[in-house]
Amino acid sequence: MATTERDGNKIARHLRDAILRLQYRPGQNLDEAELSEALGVSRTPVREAIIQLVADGLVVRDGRKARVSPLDLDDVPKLYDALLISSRMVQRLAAKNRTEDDLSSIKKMLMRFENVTEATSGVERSEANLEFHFAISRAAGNKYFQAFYDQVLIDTIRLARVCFSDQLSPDADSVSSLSAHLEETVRQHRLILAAIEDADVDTADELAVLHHKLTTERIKKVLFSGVFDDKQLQLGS
Amino acid sequence: MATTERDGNKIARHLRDAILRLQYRPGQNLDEAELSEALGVSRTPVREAIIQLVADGLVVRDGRKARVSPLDLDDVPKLYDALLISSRMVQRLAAKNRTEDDLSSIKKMLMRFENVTEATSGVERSEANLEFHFAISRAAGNKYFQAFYDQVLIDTIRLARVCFSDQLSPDADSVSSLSAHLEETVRQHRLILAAIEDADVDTADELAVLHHKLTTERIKKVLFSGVFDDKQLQLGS
DNA sequence: AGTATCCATATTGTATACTATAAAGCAAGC
DNA sequence: GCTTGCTTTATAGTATACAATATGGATACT
Repeated sequence: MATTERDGNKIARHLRDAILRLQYRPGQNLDEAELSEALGVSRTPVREAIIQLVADGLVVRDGRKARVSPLDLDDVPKLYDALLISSRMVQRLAAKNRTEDDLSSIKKMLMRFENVTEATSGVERSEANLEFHFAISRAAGNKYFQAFYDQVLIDTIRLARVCFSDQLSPDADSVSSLSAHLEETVRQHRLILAAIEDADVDTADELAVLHHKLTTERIKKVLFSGVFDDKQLQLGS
Repeated sequence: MATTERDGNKIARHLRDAILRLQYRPGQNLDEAELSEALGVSRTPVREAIIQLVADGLVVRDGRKARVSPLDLDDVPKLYDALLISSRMVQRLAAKNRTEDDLSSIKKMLMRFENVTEATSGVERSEANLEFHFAISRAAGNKYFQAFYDQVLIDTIRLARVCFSDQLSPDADSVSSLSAHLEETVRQHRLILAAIEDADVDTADELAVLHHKLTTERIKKVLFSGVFDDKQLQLGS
């Protein structure tokens, strides 16, 4: 899948961003006429954008209708299985194949993430985080693994955003938990970059496992805390 | 990526098949007006099909133009890296997760491949082979791994067809080589099915490695025999 | 009263006309 | 004579009109 290619299609990009930012919620119906009016274009480009997003897995066809892909809770373990494997593979490959250009791109994204860490919103943070891992994905230099990993990353981010979307007015407890989490994330990112820079394949692999663990444990806290039990509708029908 | 989903889109299916069968050759320009005339529909559905195929990786955008994806010889080792990993993962998962329905589907495809082995053409053989592996892919029960593997399988088949497309009037030597290859393929398919049926994860994994070896060695013979040196244009520019 | 069928309506799928843009060819100047 | 810029033309992108189909509601019949 040509996921995450920076496609020239303006309106597909807009829709993709809106979906990833949960401005269109999982399960929501996408009405072509409505969208075309909202975006000030005709139905044709909207239709074409929807087709792309279906291929990207962000939109799903339900008969003739198109809906934002629901996040199925049953798929969560499968997603994290895929994340573990794909991130290990990609980070191994990146450590082996990265060029100087790749390294500077990864560094740039790492710094962007660190800069955005303290102040800004969760959406911006996860976007910066996504770009960091995308950069590593590109550095792997294998389009098959890249497509695999990119798809997994996108769904990981979507899931995370749904899970943490109720943290708009967080309590003191989750604030300190978040800050500890971010600190550890930054630390791991630096180690990952170092391993890739040093072409240390095995360390890059092991760090992927650690990063996976960090991610899953944070999600587990939310998904099994019961906080979310009455919110399953937000996941899409 | 929603690769290989049996989409309702008739004309996307037609184009996909035509590309996989090399009726449209790698690198070939896809003219919307021309295609719409040839298929007896307007440009709109043709455009929409092309967008899908771009997402599937079978068509590539070259500025505004659309071309059948070229098969880059530099990517061949990457493809086989991806094949090794994805087939191992999928066969492990299939052995673990397969349902009775999955098993009967795999069996059906295995038999179809065996029936088609002796008599028919290379295209039909590779199509049946593809369906066998797709059935295993579905049995894995994880859409991320499935999409990964399916994409790899499709490109593997495309490459194989390009490589063996000059075997229309094969000499006695390649006929006997082919028949030995098919025999071994059938033998391995049976073992793979058995391992999946027995839920023998590790054996399913090991068999993937063997099957990968069989595949790559056969391709190597062609790619490094020199037969192909003057045919690189067929791979697309 | 409940169900089934038919009609009305909303929404997607397709065709065609029009617009924007990129590539190619020709002409003019250096 | 080669290069550069303008004009022409071909082709992709967009809008709109039209067709097909699915869905929901109302009415009639059981």
